[in-house]
Amino acid sequence: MFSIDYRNPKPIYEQLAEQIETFVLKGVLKENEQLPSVRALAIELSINPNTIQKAYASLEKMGIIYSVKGRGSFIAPITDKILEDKFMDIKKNIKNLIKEAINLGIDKKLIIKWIEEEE
Amino acid sequence: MFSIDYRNPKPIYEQLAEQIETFVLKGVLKENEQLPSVRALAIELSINPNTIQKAYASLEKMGIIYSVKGRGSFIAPITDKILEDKFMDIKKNIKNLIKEAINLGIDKKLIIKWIEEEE
DNA sequence: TAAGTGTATTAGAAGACGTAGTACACATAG
DNA sequence: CTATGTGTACTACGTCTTCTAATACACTTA
Repeated sequence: MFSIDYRNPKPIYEQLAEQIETFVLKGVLKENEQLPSVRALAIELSINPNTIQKAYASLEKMGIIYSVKGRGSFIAPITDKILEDKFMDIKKNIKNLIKEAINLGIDKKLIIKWIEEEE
Repeated sequence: MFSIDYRNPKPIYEQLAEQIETFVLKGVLKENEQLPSVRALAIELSINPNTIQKAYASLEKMGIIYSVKGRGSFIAPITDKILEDKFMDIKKNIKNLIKEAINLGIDKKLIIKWIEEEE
């Protein structure tokens, strides 16, 4: 289900959190579905339980999952706030890159072509 | 000329290198123009000379500047390779973000609108 | 009661970042 | 030639982040 790329300079806990977030936003992981336990996932991925815990903690802070002592960690319902936050984040990043591209003299038409190529 | 933002989590040497790169690509700094010496810029920005050296070294590796022992560091001519590298880099980043946006269900038309808003 | 959960804490290794100091090779102005 | 100003290299240190390791505790459930 999850995978870690050790050549990726991103911290392991961030890679994991991003994967889970993506699965949730795509609907692969559904509301109230149970995640692997900290210890089980640590064994499966051959990494330290604390690293899993760190990923889960950051997801919980973002409202993507919720954890219950003694029971486990579960997918939280996707709220409008989560979607809105994500939307604004992507918008900001795209706009910054477009600014940079325009500074470099790249034609807007070309950027639009890149968009139309996708999917 | 150059400025460092200590609230920015990016390393100082990266901030400096990016600023110089931007100035070169924009034509603010021109071919063969001399950069401040490692020591002078260190004093001006109140940071360690080694940090300036690290920024200059990375720029030299990218072909943005060239350094001559005993003389100083200078802006290199902008080669097609530099522009091509930069172009491919931005293209890759934009395409990745667009993929993410589409995954999130953002309409392509909206992204195109963001482009047309710029400048 | 036992096993499986999340959570907290402390400790350490490793690497990145930045500072500090020193040294050396080279170019140029005097 | 000398002095000064260059780039460059090196070691050492402190701090921070990441990750591992080990342990402990509270809670839930079979």
